[in-house]
Amino acid sequence: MAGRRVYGGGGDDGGSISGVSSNHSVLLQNRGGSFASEPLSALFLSGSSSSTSPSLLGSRSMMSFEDIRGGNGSNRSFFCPFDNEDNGDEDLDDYFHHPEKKRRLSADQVRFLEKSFETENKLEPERKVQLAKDLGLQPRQVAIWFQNRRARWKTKQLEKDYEALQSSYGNLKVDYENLLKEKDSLKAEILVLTDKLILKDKERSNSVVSEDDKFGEEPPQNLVDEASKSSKLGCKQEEMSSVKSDIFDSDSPHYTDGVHSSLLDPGDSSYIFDPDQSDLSQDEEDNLGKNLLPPCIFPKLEDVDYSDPPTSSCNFVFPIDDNALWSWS
DNA sequence: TTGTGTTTTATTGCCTCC
DNA sequence: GGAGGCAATAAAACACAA
Repeated sequence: MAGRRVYGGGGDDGGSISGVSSNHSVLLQNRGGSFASEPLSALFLSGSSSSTSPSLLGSRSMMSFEDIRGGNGSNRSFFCPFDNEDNGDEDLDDYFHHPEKKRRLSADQVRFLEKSFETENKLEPERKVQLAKDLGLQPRQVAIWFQNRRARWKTKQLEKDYEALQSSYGNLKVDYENLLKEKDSLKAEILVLTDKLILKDKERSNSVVSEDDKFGEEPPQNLVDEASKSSKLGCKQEEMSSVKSDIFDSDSPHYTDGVHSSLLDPGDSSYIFDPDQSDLSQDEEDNLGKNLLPPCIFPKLEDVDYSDPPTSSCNFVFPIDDNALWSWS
């Protein structure tokens, strides 16, 4: 019986609503007006005949009176359509002249249902029956209304979510573009500073050599240290002239032709630029490599406070393990 | 008045839960 | 296996411009 629904049979749906293809449904109402479902018949018959419930069917409930009239053209069947409240001869006349009409719920009924939906958008059986009683509808109609209402709510919610996502995407895009600009300006600044540093280092190396020649004796230990540090910068003189940015020791395992070898080999345990922590795309990382800049000069994006526009971009330290040789302040 | 797009009511089939 | 929820869909009702 999967996929087939028998409305009302022993349940609380309150009778049949058979569609065009009514072979799937079981009509509960006999043409003579008796009901196949005992509890339902009790409910609806009492409702239509007593004063406790205004009506079992709202004046605007969908109904067919083909059945009521004993017609045979339609399988749609409903309970008595005549509403005690506001159905007079006018409505009766209306029904007889507009067979098979699908009736919309009245504004009041909808308001009532909306309120009920606001408090709880799911419908327990008792509540359904009570609402149906109050509104003069079939429980099945109440259930359908709630179902459709949930669907509408879901659609609206999806629209809202979509708009929220769209606006947050827009914000992120603006942020991203700003960061790109900032990155470019930082790169330019780094190039300038690197040039200066190389020049300075060159001068210092020359002065150490001339001092050495002048005295012809062992230099003081501090000068040796300085020279040693300088050489760590990769300042092979011949290379310095050709690759101005290649300031790192080409013998160092970390650098190959000015490119951080660890960048090329992420498997290397010394890979200091963890791809998982990188907010830069592979292209950007490649560009960094091509620019011969130590990749870790850029802070992780999440470490940057963007609420304050940076006044100086030079607060970063090259993470060179050899005695923290360089630092800007 | 009529054509057309939108909304509302209702059905059907499938799925999940108990 | 029955009950109920949901997605997809049909169709009536409604709104509105031409």
